[in-house]
Amino acid sequence: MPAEPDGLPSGAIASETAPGGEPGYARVVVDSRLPQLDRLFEYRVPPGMTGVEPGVRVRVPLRGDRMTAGWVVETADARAWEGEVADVEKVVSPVPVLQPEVWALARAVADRAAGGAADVLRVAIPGRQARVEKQWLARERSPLPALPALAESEAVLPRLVEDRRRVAIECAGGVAEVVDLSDAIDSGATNRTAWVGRWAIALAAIARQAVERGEQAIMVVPDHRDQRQLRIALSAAIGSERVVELDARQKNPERYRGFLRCIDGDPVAIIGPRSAVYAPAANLGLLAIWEDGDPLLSEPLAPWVHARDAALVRQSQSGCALVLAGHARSSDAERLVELGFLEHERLGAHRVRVLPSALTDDSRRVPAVAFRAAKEALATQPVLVQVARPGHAPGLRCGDCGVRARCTSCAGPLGRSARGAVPSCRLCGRLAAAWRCQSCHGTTLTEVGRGSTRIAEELGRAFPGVPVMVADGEHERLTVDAKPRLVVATRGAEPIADGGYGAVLLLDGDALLSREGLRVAEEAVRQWATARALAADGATVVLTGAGGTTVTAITGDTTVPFAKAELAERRSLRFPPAVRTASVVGHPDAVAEAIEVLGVLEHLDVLGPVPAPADVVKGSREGELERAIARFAYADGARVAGIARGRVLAAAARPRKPGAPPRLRIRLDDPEPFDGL
DNA sequence: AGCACGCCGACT
DNA sequence: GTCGGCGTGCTC
Repeated sequence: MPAEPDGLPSGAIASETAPGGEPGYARVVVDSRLPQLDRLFEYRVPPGMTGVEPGVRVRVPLRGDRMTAGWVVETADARAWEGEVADVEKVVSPVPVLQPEVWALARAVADRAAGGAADVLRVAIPGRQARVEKQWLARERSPLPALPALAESEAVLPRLVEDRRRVAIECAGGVAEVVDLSDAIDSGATNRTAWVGRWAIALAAIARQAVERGEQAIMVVPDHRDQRQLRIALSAAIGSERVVELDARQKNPERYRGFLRCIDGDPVAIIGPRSAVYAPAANLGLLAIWEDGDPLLSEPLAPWVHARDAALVRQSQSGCALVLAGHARSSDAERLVELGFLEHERLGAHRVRVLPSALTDDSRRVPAVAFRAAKEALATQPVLVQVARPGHAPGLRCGDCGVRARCTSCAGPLGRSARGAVPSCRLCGRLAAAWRCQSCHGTTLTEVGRGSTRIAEELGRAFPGVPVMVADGEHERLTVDAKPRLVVATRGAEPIADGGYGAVLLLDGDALLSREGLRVAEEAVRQWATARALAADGATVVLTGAGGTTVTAITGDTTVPFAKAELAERRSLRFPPAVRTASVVGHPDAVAEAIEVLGVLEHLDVLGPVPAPADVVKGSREGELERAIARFAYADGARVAGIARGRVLAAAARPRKPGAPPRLRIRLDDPEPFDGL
């Protein structure tokens, strides 16, 4: 058996209460951000109070009569705490929203990330909706209808769930038509069809393996666009009654309704964004992460855990099957493959041809080969044009002296959102109506670069009579029909075309690769692979402005060698994911102390400390704080997290001015410091 | 966090 | 004598 990716501590919920009768004491995790309060507190269950059970929400006094929200983790007849014990004030709701598995997961994830369990629970458990809860408590459990007939295309990765396999899947692209039953209940419509990525159909077939065994499947997707495709594919594969959505975009009641359905324990597929990895599934057969390389899977709240890491912890606790899938292999997944922890799998085959094309000169924005491919395809099919930036002109310069035009209030770059529009700041959005150059006082502006709308205009002129559509953050489009048209989309905003695109033009490869950052090349390959996957079988994909290993990653039929090369390079440089990192930010004294204590570990090195950028910790002044980065081996993860937690705890006890930033903040595996490398 | 407890310098 | 400074400790 291969080694675990790293050491993972565990926790457990228990009930020491004799069956029948009310427990005497409850041990509660309180909903607090303070590291000092990240442990269980014992309370007495006052005589006459009922419903104090593991998992329920309670209100408890903490420090005098101030009330705090919390969750009961365990109950007991005998007290374990020697000191004074206060009474549980009330049971907020009878629903056991904190399932034992989720408590163990939150505890282990928090320990691994050197954070608080309550911070994880805040992500894991949605806010209570009293009305929804009432409906749920009064529900009638009706048996689920029989599974739909098995489609022949579903014969993929046999016994994945049954054998509890752990696999990294590289999915080839392409789209396919499925019967869309996903909202038939709402619309009453029947026999509608929708086009979804073949990846969604493959994942749905895998989820079916779990459901057939009477188990639950959790499938985490980066955004609602992927979630929609997966919902449609799952509805066809297992029936819409077995699809539970946990979408942060949903209204709160909807979200809570989905959450409660998980608790029922029915064999369903649970789909949702990064927080869905914590869904209260008690009989989990499968945990899948789609596009595990997508930065959206990184939780932007303390303790900043990536859904992939939470999934690894959860898999080790539950022993379920594990899938990390994507159109491109992430360097993180590749590390786990090379470690022997994940099997390598590949689904489908590319049915497109990819042509690299150098940028010959900037005035000919669309290279001849791309132009030809588009023209040919537009006879019968839509064509996708992927661009790097939205709007008209992403940058502006002074027409007289050439200095970059900047916002007068925040110094962000000025751009133009539409032809002839008033320049506006791309950071804060402020309009710069009467712009005047700071250095030469000139008033004319020249445009730098091309955004989606400008490229759309230019292509519209180049292909007269062809409709042009823009899809970006402002103009959201999920789908387009099969009619010939040009679809200009920013990366990540590409609509799915019925039948697939006849050609895909990946413009702006240079702009994508010119940024600095550890993951720039990997992220570019991922975004190209995502767009390539939207092409119809037999289509031509043209990649412009890229060079080196990124080109062969996308012209070949697998991205695995690219991921291997990326990982090998990171190993030689000691960069993540070859190593783990601890970003230590705070008062110079506290940072120095933390580094000193961490320094006892053998395979740990420290970069810095250097003055921290002011925006790293909000509320801090420039130069006030320092930052150091410690790099360490996965095997030392538990020890580093323990030390980090100890230092943060010690620093929290030190007095500081009200409103001042924390004296010490330690983030494990923070990607931010490496963005600029 | 936020508050009480406690031990040293200037005050009516 | 005692009022109040904020370093230290604690929250069941």
